[in-house]
Amino acid sequence: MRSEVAVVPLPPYRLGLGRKRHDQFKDTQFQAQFKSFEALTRRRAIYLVATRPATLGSPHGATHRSLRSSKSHCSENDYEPVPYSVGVVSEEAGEKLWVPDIPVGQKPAYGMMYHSLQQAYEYYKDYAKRAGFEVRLGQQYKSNKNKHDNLNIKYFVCSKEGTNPAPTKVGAKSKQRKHSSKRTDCKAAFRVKYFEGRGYWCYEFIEGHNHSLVNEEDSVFLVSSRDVSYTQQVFLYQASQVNLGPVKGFNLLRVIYGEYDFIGFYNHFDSVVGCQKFAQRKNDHDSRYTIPDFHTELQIEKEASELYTRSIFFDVQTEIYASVISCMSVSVSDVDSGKKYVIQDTGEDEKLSRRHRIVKGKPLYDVFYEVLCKPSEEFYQCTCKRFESYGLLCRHIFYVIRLSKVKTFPRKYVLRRWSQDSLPPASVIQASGDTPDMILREIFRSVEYCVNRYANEPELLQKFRDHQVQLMAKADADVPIPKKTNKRDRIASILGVSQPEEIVVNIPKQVSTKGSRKRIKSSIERSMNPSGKRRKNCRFCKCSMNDHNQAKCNAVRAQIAAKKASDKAALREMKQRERLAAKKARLAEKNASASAAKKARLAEKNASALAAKKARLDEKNASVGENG
DNA sequence: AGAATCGGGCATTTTCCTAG
DNA sequence: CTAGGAAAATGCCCGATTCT
Repeated sequence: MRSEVAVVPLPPYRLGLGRKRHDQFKDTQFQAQFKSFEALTRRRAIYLVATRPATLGSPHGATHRSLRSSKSHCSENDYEPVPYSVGVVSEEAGEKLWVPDIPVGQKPAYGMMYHSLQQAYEYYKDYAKRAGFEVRLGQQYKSNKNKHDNLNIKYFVCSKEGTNPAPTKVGAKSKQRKHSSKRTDCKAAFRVKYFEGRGYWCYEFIEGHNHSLVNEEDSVFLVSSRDVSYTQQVFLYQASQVNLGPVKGFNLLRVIYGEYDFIGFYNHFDSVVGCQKFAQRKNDHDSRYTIPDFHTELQIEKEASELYTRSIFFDVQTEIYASVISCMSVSVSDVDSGKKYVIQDTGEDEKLSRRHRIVKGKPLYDVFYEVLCKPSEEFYQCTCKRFESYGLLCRHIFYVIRLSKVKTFPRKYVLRRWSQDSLPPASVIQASGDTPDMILREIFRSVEYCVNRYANEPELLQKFRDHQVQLMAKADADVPIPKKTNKRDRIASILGVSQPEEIVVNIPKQVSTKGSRKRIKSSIERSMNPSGKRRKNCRFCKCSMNDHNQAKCNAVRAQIAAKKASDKAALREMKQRERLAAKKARLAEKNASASAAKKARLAEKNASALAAKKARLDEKNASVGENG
């Protein structure tokens, strides 16, 4: 039996923690641990939404929550689009105001007292979460008279407070934002004043927002909903200890917790949003809650932003922008009840000119398109057939629409599949009664909930542990000898199936292994890049054709081959030189030995000649002596 | 071989706070 | 109340590594 509950001090997740909360972890003891953990989760950190199981109740506005969420539990057939503008909309002085639909008593009010700034902040945040917006800190004022270093006034504002104007053109290159600002200059605020000795009181509460609020069901997409509960942190941290990265750890959590609906998660990285439903909901949320940056002043662009889902809008926006800068009318002629324009695409639009650099073997700017238009019938047709193949209008048609002085977006050409109000209903996984599986999950969740609650209260945590130990003893008493299930039955119950009487094994379908085959793409397809992503250039040759990487770069290969050849040549040359040198040496040696021998012979000869001469001389002298 | 994941680098936006 | 700045957060790109 365990006798101790270890409370592991955890480093916080980097994301979702503001500067303030980081400060809480300044303890040097954590530093090293924190750093490694932070590095681990830095890029791919996961946002999990701590959900409170309905059975356990939520501390605030439980009825409100359950009323709302009951809406979602309808079958797919009788799906009704959830009205998005949560709250009461009032129009004053030509300005729309969204006022959260929260009953009195559950929202801030003039004169409310709070012990501390933190409490006031938490209260407002909680209200904001129910109301469907986000909060951040606002201005603050400190009085010199204040002895206790307390702030005199603190504002808490809607996260859409203020403005963040798009950067103006810098030099020749216009700096275009990739992401639009979320600020709408919302005036909603909650302001508190210091009250000597008692805390802070609310002296102003501006309830109305100048933007729509987020529906309860989409509140998971709010930053304030991003949180990783204590036990989840422990889990992810321990997973990291055994070399299980955050993504895998998260996937594991997902499995343990059941479905997305139970765990509720939100992630910034598309790659991890594997669940189609969530990807769609996120797109839907973005479409409704944020306003994109417009590239033109055209009414048609604004309308498009309201008609299309966000990701599709960006595509349409590109075309509208291109219609302004890269299309030219070459000729117009009357046809039947309409007009026929010949449009030249100059390919000014850089992105697309790179993408469609060559169309049917011709450079883009050489391509002319014919647009048939009957504005009265809202009829447009272009020979580029973009609408027919993609379901989205082309730049040439947008150009003609502008020429025809049509201001509204032709609704006829907004296909239902791209439009905002055609997003599919969220398929809700219904709890299927009290199956053992559900009961187990419920138990795990309730225990986890308690642990999260008590995480920072060691005494209460200990009490909870003791209580659990008692329950264990009770379980022992209740069931002294647990029934043994046979392995087969256990597996069957886990899998939720029973073993069939007769086993029929079908011949499995032949499925090719992942990545074992590669479809050969045509040259046109290769140059198209349908994903829209900017392709990587080869690092080596910087080739903009983007059809290869450094590993497959012909230039690299050529360089390597050239180097090999030159190396080989150098080697050959060196060997040749060596051979020559050796030959020379041999020759020199031979010569030397020959000359030495010759010299020796000569010397010998000389010596013998000399000796002979001397002998002859001696002989002569001797004979002269004898004779004289 | 291709998919999935990781992680450094960088640009940009948001948050929080202060000076004037 | 506004403007502006520092720091934190966010998100994309892209090459490298690991997994399947």
